[in-house]
Amino acid sequence: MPNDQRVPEPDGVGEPARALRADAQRNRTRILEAAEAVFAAKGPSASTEEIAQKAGVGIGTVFRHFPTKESLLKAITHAVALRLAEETRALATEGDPATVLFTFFTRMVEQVAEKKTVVDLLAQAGIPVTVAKPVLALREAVEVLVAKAQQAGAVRADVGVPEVMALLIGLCQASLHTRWEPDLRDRTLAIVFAGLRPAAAAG
Amino acid sequence: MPNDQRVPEPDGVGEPARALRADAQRNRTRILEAAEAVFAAKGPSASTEEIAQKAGVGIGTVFRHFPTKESLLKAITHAVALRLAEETRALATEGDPATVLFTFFTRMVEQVAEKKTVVDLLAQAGIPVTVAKPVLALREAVEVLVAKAQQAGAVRADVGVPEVMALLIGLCQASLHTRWEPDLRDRTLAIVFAGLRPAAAAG
Amino acid sequence: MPNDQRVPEPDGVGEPARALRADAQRNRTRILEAAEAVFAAKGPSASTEEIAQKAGVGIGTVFRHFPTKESLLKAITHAVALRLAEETRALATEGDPATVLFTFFTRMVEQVAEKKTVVDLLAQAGIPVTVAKPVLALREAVEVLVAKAQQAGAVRADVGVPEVMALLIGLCQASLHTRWEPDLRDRTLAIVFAGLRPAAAAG
Amino acid sequence: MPNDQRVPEPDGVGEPARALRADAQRNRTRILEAAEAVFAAKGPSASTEEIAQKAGVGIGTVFRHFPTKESLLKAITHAVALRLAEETRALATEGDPATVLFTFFTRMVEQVAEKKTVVDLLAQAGIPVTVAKPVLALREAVEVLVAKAQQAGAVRADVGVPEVMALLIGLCQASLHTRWEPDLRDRTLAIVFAGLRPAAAAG
DNA sequence: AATGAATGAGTTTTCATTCAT
DNA sequence: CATGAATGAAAACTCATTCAT
Repeated sequence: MPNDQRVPEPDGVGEPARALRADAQRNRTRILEAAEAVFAAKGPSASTEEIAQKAGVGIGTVFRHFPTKESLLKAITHAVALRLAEETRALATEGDPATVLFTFFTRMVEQVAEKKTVVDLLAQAGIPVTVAKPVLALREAVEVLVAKAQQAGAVRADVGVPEVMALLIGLCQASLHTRWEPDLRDRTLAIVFAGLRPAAAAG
Repeated sequence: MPNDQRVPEPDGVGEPARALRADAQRNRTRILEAAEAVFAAKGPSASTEEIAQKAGVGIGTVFRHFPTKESLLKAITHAVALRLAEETRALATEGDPATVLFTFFTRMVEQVAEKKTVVDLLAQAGIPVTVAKPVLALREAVEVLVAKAQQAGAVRADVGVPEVMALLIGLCQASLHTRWEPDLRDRTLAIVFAGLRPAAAAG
Repeated sequence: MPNDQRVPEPDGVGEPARALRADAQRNRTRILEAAEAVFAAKGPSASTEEIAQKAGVGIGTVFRHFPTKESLLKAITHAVALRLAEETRALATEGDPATVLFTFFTRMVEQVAEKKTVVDLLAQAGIPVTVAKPVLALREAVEVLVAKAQQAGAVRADVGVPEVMALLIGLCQASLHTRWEPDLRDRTLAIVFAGLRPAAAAG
Repeated sequence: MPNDQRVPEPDGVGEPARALRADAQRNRTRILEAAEAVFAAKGPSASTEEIAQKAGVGIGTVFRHFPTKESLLKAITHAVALRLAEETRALATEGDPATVLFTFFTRMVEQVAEKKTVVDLLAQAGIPVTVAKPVLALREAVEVLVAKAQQAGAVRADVGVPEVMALLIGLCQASLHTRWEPDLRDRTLAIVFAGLRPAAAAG
C-alpha cells in the first residue's frame, strides 16, 4: 500500500528502479544525509519536517522520495550498510590477517561515537533472517575477516560469526551510551580481544 | 519492595517526599509496573494513555503521580536501578567469589531479553558523573563483585570497573537487539569471560 | 443541581443557612480570602486547586463550601460588595457632603490597584437588573453619596446614579490595567470631578 | 486591509516575514477574524478548536499560523491596534478639530460594546513601556487628536495624553461590562467631556 | 467535616501524510 | 517534480468535580 504499484521494488527502500532526473537524485541524496544526521542526533522519533528543513527541501519532496517515514528509516540503514560493507571489504584485502579483525572492531567502535545509525544497523545484522541485502553484505564482509583471522591463528577456531557480530553490536551500543574516553575504549576492547585469542596467545 | 520510605529522593523522580495514602501507593506501584512493561515493549514513545489503561487507572492519575512523561521515564529507571542493585548486593554475599561476577553477567543478559528498560538504565551507569543515586548504587554493587572476583583470582587484576560496566552494557544492549538463542548467548559470554580471566587461567 | 437540596439558599452563594462549626467557619473565611487574592492575581481562570493550597485546606474542603467554582466566584463578589457597601455607608455619615463623593471615588480607585475583584464587582453593579442583594446594597450606598453631593451643590443636579456608577467602574478598570502612578491617577480623577461639578463651580 | 506586507514585524506575532501563498494568506485572515469574534464573545479562555471551526479550517492550520494560543491572542491585539490606529489617523485629518477627540471617544466606546478585544488592547496602550509597535501607533494617533483639540480650544491645555488614554480605557471597559443603553452612554461621556473642556467653555 | 487521590472530559500541541498551487 | 499549506488523528497535559479514606 505505501509502495507505488507501477514501479515494483523488492523491498521498497532500495534505489529507485528508474533513473532519476539529476535534480531529483541530488535531492534524494541530500535527504538521506540530512535524515542520517537528524536521526543520529535525536533518535527515530525526530520529525520528518526537521529532516526536510535540514535537507533544504520541502516536506512534500521527502514524502515523494520516501512514501513513509519508516521507508526513510530503512533506506538509511541500507545506505549505511552498503557503505560499511564496502569499507570492510577493503579492509579485508589489506593488512595483516592476524590483526585486521581487531582493527575493524576498533574502527567501528570509534565511528559509532558520532554515528548513532550504525548501531541500529548492526543490531539488524545480528538477526540473520529476513534481512535485506545490504545488511547481509556487511555480515558477509565480517565473515571474511573472521575467517582470515582464524587462519592466521589470531582468533580461536571455535568462535563463530554470530558471536562476533554480537560482540561488535554490544560494543558499539555501549560506545554510544558511554562516551568512552579513548583509554577506556581501548581497555574494554582489549578484554574482548583477549577473549577471542587462542588460549596460548592470550596475555 | 521497590517502595521504601527510608530513602528520600531529592531529585523529584524517586519516591515522593511524604508517605502516600495506601491507595495512592498502590496506584503508584501499578503505574510503574505498567510503564515498565509498556516501555519495554514499545520503547519510550509508547503513549501515556496506554500505560494508564494497563495500570487500570485514569490518565489523570498517571499525571498526578508523574507530572511529565519524562518524569515517569526517569522514575522507572530509578526503580529498576534500585531493584537491580538490591539483587546484585544479595548475589555478592552468596556463592563462590570466583564465579559470582560471571553469574551476574549471565543473569543480567538473560533478564534484558524481556526488560528493555534495564538496558537504558545500565547505559546511564556507564556515565559515572551527575548520575542519580539509585544508579550509582548499582555501580557500587558491581564494584564489590569485581573486587571479590579479583581476590579469588578469577578476574585479571588490571581490569577496572569502568570496562566491566562497559562490557555489561554492551552485552545487554546486544542481547536486546539480537534475541539470542541461549546457545549464542552462552558462547558470546564465554568469549568475554575468557577475556576477563588471567592469562594462565584462560582456555 | 449544583445546590444542596436540603438547605435552600436564595441565590446559592450567600452565607450558609445554618451556623457552621467553628472550624468550618474559619475554613470558609480562609478560602474566601485565598480566592480573592488568587483571582485578583490571575483572573477567573485560576485553578481551584491553587486556591485550596493558598487557603491551606484540601481541595475537597473548597468544594464542600462552594459546590461549584462559579459559586465561589459569586461568593467573593458578594463578600466584597458587602464590605464596600459598609465602608461607603460609613463614609456617607461622616465628613463634608460636598466632597464625600469625590473622596469615595478616590479611595475606590486606590483600592483597585491591589484588589482586582472590586472591579468585577462594580461591573455587576452597573447592571441594575437581576442583581443579588449585596451588590444592590453597594449601589444604594452610592446613591446616598450622590444625593448628598448634589444637595451640597458639589455635583450637577442632572447627573444620575447610573452614570456615576459607570464612571466609577471605568476608572477602576482603567486603574487596574494602567498601574497609575499617583500623579496620573489624581489628574485623571480631577478631569472626571470637573465634569461632575456644576458649570459655575468648574475650574 | 489588516494585512500589509510593508510593515515587517520583528516580534513574531505580526505579519509573517515572507509573503504567504494566496490560500495561506486567506486562511490567516479568516483565523484572525474568527479568533477576534470568538475571543470577544467568550474571553481569552475560549478554545482554539472553536476558532478553527468558525474559521472553517482544521485545528492544525491554526497552529501552523500561530504556534501557541498566546501568540494568536497577541496577533489579534496587534491587528486590532493597527486597524484602530488607522481609523484614528483618518479621523484626525477630517472634520472639526474642536470635536474630533470627542467623536473619537464616542466611536470607540460604541465599538467596544461588540468588540471585547478593543478593550484589552487599549489597556495595553495605557502602559507606555515595552509595548509593541502597533499599540504605540495607536497611542501616537491619539496624541495628535489631543493636540488638535487643545489648539482649537476644545480641551484644556493642562490635560495630558496619559490621562486621556486612562479615561478612554476606563470608559471602554465600563462600556463592556455595563451594556449601556445609548442614553446612559451619552450622559456618561458628556460628563467626561465637560471635564475635559476649559472652564469657560463648560456647561 | 476534612482530606487529597482518582477521574475523565476538554484543551493544547505535534506530526505523518495528503493535496492544491 | 517540487513546494509547503492543510489536515486530523493522536499524544500530552489540565482541571473541575467526585468519592473513598
